Amino acid sequence: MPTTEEKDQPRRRQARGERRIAQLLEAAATVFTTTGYTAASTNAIAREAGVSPGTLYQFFPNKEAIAIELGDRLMHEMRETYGEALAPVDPTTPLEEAVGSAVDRFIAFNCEHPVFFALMHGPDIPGRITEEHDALHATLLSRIEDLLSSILPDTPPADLARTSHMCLGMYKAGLELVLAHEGAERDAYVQELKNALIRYLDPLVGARLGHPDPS
Amino acid sequence: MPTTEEKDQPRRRQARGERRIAQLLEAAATVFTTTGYTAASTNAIAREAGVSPGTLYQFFPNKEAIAIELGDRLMHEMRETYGEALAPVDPTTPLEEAVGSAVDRFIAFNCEHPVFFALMHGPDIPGRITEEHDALHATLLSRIEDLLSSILPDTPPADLARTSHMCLGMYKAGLELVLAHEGAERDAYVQELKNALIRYLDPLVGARLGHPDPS
Amino acid sequence: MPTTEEKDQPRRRQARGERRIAQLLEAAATVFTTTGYTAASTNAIAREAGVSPGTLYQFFPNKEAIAIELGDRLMHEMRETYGEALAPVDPTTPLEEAVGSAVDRFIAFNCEHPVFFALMHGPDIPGRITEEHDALHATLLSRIEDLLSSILPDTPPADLARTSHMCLGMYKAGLELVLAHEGAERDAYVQELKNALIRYLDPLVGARLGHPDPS
Amino acid sequence: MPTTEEKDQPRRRQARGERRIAQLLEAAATVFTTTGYTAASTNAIAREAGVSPGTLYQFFPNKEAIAIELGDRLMHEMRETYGEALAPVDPTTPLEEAVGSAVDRFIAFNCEHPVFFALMHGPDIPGRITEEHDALHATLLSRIEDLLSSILPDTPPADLARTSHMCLGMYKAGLELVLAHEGAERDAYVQELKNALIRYLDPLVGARLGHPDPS
DNA sequence: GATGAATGAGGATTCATTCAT
DNA sequence: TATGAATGAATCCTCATTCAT
Repeated sequence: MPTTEEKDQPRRRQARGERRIAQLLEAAATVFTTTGYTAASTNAIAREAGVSPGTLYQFFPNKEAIAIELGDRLMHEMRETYGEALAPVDPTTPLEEAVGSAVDRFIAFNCEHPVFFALMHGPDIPGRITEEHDALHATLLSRIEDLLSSILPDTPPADLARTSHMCLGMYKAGLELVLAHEGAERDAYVQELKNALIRYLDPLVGARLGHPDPS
Repeated sequence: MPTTEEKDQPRRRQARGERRIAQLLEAAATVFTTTGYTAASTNAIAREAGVSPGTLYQFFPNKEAIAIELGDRLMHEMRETYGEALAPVDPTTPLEEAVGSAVDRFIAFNCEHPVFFALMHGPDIPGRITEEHDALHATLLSRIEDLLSSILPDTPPADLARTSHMCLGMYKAGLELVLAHEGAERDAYVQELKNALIRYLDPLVGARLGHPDPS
Repeated sequence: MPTTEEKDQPRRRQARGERRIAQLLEAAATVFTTTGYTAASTNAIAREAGVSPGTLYQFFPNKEAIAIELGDRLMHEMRETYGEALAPVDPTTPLEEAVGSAVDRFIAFNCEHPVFFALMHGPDIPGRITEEHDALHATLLSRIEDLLSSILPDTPPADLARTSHMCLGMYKAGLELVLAHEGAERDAYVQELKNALIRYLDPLVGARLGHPDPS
Repeated sequence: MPTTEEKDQPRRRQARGERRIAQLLEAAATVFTTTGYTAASTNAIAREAGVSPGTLYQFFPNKEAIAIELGDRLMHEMRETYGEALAPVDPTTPLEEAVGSAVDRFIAFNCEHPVFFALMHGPDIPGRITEEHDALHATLLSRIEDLLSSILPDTPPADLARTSHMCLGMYKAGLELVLAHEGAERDAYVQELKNALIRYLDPLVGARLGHPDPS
């Protein structure tokens, strides 16, 4: 049957390319994690992937494109793994639980994908915002905004944005600390991060969300 | 009299050397701020300072040494300008005030010395902690620890360290946001940062420090 | 009947091949014109043709072969379009007319086929004469020689060759100027080119060719 | 005496640089001549000069800068060697003599400096005019314009420009032929070039310049 | 001290060409 | 045939660092 032929042939070819891309992204993840985004070289990535520099450029036009694709896949996997459910379905979930589970998932994801951290920090000149950094950032931000808007429904958008930015900043700062420690100490930092976020958000939540009326 | 000669010559040389060093550090500050630490090149620093690369290497053995010295001077100037008084003299100062003034001073210092931010972020690989990054970090950390230990006297050292780390992380995250905005929005972020820190620390403080008993 | 199969299959293949070749040559023409011969890349040609690099190499062993074939077809088309009639049928045609019409046709052909210019100039190292450049050159040269020998019948071959080379050189130089201008200015350059050629050749022609005796 | 010291020290340093620059330009001349401008690589130039690539880039920011400097020096030397005297001092000089001597000098200069040719042709896409090509071109053009305006005083500027362009084109075309031959054949081409130019210009000159009235 | 020339390995990227499918 | 992945040497250019002067 020519059907299988005609369908499988191209599929296999594409498959090889897909495999290479995956392999290159994996290598890039390793290199970015090891040396940081700025210091990472395309040659090093190619070497790590066991291919020639030319091969890398057959799939990516430059370093940033790699980072962008890597970021995209990361975000995609995040969504696959944890669903859109960073936002709690039930708005009566207590803040502790909402934040706690979000942080836990965030941390877990990061430990599985250490590149995430490297990509989020990028070349780190306050002004220069690179695309991939920005893409990751924006995606995370909007997810946080979603979550927050569900538990802070009456907040004006500008405040919501600011609060989201703050939460993301705290997340990132906390993550750095978490990753820098191990074992019990790491757990303690996870708890601190949760505390910081919960306490920061608590006054904004008001009496809704199952909190006893403070009066 | 040879005495004056022997004394003045070296003195003058040292003075010239000091000037050179200051000049180089200023140039380095500019370049680090503009391009970020990793991307900054020693040649660019020398050029910015108006000297030859060779001259730079007469005073600093390598790029990192420049960053370290720059960090040291920065910390020194911080102490000069604001004294040891990040720690409140009066332990009865309300938390709002203590945090508020510390944040204000921290932000002000950063706006005057934009390198600070660049140095604090450094090449940013969670594992690789470079010396100069570390020095700055450690200094800041110990100042924060001092401050916190004065308002949280009964806290065990390990908890204190963790809390200090968290505060520094939040500071840095907040600073990034503050620097990324201008005018009223910047002020709003300053306030958010204060809020976050105050709320994070508040439960740890207890009834001391002039807080009305919550009961 | 297997006859049709055996005949049609190859025929179809050849037909397909011819189409591919034409397609590739057209693409090559575009790329050579746009970027120049030296800077043109085989990958770019393949891309422009909408085929893979491998396909290109199935029909041409290398870049030069493409240029050679392109030049051949160009010369062939020139002959098709304008006949062998660069040489005037009637040797009594006045020089002005002969040169004028030859130049006009030459210019017209070039404007229709801008590659021509790119191919004629080639990598341009006085010594290194590449094959395709040479082929074009030689063909043009012999046509000019034909033309000239018809109007300068008694000239020794060495002189004829030299004169032909000069005419071709002037042609090329003039063409460059013509192509570099537009509208009235272009026309003016066309006229200048004609003038230059006519005046150059005029003394060689003598009283033959319908020129009034200068005495 | 410190005077000599203070003056000689910097002079010697600059001298080393100057020597390197001269050496690099010589190497560039060789490489440009051998491989053509487009195909010439900076690494090849450095290798030819016996220095590392980095050294080359200490003196020239890129390949074009080398070509520009080379062109400038070439033009400068042309002026040094032959003075401003491409333009005949005496306007009564017969055309034959004026053109003849100009061509002779032009050819002689080119034979001494074969790069000249390579630089004048450049990357050869009719549109793309590179700076160094242009600079050379413009300089030559203006010299020719000077010469022509002295022997064609009543010509409108637009015509003069066109005529100059034509002459330069013919020069270049002729030069190519001259360089492609040797011995007697070369001389014959030199004569042909002179003929072509003289005949092209003659009708424009009119009765001035010592020509017998044609009537 | 100061200069600036020199280095050479390494950066990103391209390209003619080959090869497995 | 056709594909497109693969190559690897070569491109231009940069940079931390050294060294003769």
